[in-house]
Amino acid sequence: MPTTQTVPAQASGDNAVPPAPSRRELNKAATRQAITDAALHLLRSKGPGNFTVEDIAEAAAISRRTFFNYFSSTEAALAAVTHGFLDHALAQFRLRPAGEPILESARAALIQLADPMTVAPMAELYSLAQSNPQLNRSELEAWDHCTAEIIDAARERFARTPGAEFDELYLRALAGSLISCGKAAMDVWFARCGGSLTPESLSILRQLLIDAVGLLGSGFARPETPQASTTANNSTATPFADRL
Amino acid sequence: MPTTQTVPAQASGDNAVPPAPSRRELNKAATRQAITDAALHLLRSKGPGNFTVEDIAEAAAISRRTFFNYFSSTEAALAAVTHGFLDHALAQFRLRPAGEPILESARAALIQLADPMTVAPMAELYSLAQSNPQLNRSELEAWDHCTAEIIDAARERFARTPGAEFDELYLRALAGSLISCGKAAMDVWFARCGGSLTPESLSILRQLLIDAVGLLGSGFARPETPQASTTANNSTATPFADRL
DNA sequence: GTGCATATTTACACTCTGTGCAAGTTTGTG
DNA sequence: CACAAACTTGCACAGAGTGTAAATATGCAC
Repeated sequence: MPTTQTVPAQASGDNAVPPAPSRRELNKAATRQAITDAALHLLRSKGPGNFTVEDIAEAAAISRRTFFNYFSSTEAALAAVTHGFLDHALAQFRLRPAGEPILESARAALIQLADPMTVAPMAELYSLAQSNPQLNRSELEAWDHCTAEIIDAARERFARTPGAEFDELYLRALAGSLISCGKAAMDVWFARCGGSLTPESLSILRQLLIDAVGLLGSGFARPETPQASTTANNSTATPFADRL
Repeated sequence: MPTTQTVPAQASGDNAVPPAPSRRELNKAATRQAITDAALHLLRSKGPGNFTVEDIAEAAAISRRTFFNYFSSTEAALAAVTHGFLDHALAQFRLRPAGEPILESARAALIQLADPMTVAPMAELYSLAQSNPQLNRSELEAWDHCTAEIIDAARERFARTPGAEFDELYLRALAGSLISCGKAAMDVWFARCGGSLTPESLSILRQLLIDAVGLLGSGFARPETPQASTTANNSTATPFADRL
């Protein structure tokens, strides 16, 4: 698809210091993007399962074979969106100071996600995946992949924190539970707001994410009077905020 | 595959009261079993990805088309094993008294699983899935399906317990975290024991499952001295056993 | 710029998957 | 037995995914 044309390059006098992306890499990135864009458009217009790899290739102006050089399936192409979202979350996590409790780092990373630009593509895909088994499997895979990366990140952090011994079970159970709580929050958000991107809706998502991590931190203490949970967007006051 | 032959029936003078399985149902169950058996054998002998649906059909003495009447893919046929395992767990969960705390019910249900007959097929599949993306996706789907069923079971339980209000977020986050902890325990068990089915190995699995749920119940309190975790099979003495 | 090594795209051929359909076969029932 | 419903099977077909080799684009040295 990228025929020989002037490369978009980096705007103008930008910071071109780090890896200096070659034309090859730019082309590849552009093609990759063209594919996922085309796939997403087709998903929207024709609905899940009603278009083929050939359709995507045609829309992205590449050959069918080239599509398979980038992605192993339609679902994989679409899952790239989710991967992007989760990679973003992971990057946020890694930015947190090493001494911080993991649950607090996770909470901080998660609330960064409830922002329109980040959550929008994810939201759309997530809702479409609800009704499509094929798509849903890829989503699950993406979340699983993210879990594995959190485990790595957390293990690395433990390795760098002098005092802390670490337990593989602890690590894996915590990482998996965190992801599950993130998913639970998204699920409830969708059920409640239908993936709307209004400020109020995003505020609810943020609160749900915080609450979910809070539940985790409190060991899922039985909510005695849980009817006052997440209906209001009253900033950061969470139940179970004792230790996280 | 079940040609007209004397049905195995139910041994002899057994309890044939409940639904009186018809010949049709018996045949279907037998075919289904024949398929999963054949698939499992091929998986063992040829390795993942090195056999086709046609191979399975031939081994099960049915047509390719009939295979697809039972399962939508090779992976689905193999995932039936995992589904059986998880259904077993779920049945255990549903048997627990409604008043019991959910974490305690989960703990009780999970330790029932660490029994040779139950865990053996699962163990084999689980280890094979580690190295096979296709298979792993089906496994993820099976766990996800189980999560959904736990949510249903827990919701039902809440509905029947008069005093308890329930929170959708609480439910989903808890169910997801429970499954994640189960997976984490299995992961660690495999890493440590390689899926061995000796009594010691199973004892370790049991302890890992208990510990994982314990971690969940304690809100993943930072283990200050976690080096004495699950190396011994000292019955049910767990760290973090304060409230579960 | 020319030329060459390397990376990427593409066409083509091929196997395997998954599904609709219509004709056969088996099972349940009067 | 006869008939209906359920189940199996063969066939045909669209689409997925992969190996291969030829064509094209890019990077780099000169």
